[in-house]
Amino acid sequence: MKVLPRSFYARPALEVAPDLLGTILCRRKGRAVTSGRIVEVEAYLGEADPASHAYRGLTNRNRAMFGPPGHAYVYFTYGSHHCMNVVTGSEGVAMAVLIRALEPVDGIPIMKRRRRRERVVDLASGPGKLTQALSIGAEDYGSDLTREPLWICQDGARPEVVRTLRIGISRGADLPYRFAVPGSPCLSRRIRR
DNA sequence: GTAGGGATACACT
DNA sequence: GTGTATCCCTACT
Repeated sequence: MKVLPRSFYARPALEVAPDLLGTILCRRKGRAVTSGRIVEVEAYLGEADPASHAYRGLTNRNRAMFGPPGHAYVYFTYGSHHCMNVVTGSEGVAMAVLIRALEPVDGIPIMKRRRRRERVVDLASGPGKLTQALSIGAEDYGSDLTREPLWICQDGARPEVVRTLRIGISRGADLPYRFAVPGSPCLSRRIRR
């Protein structure tokens, strides 16, 4: 298992997004380690992308997206959920990839407790669910993803990848910037083609 | 299908 | 400062 280096993230979001599929998002909280294989992501292209939080330029909320690549952009939405993005590109350019779903790998009993759900497919099959399962929140805003306590590594798996439309947004929803592993049971939605 | 929840951004005073 | 429309969603019916 190799931790993804900063150079992995220092590329356009549309290149990083498909390459993140099959990698493993890892989280340490005290002695508790939880992790999951990334099976669904979406690319957001920054100030040129009407669906991006960076569309209207730099604000206090989206500041992390304008920072160096390989850090987490975490935000709170709909009154109860955190979502986690990976900052890509270069400093000053607000590109990011939203992590939308994981297949649980380590610490499954811990995730079941945090989620209050028994079925493994209910633990991290959505952007708000996976942050709850891995206990990711505001304290992880801007966190460096090349080291603990929140990091992404790679074990050589190269899953099949399909590209589809983005989900859950009104503006820019017709852009095919969602990438998913078609065979996974842990996707947030079925793949439409 | 729809209720729920709270932060954010921006238009106004 | 207040008002309010919106939001990269989930859990339940």
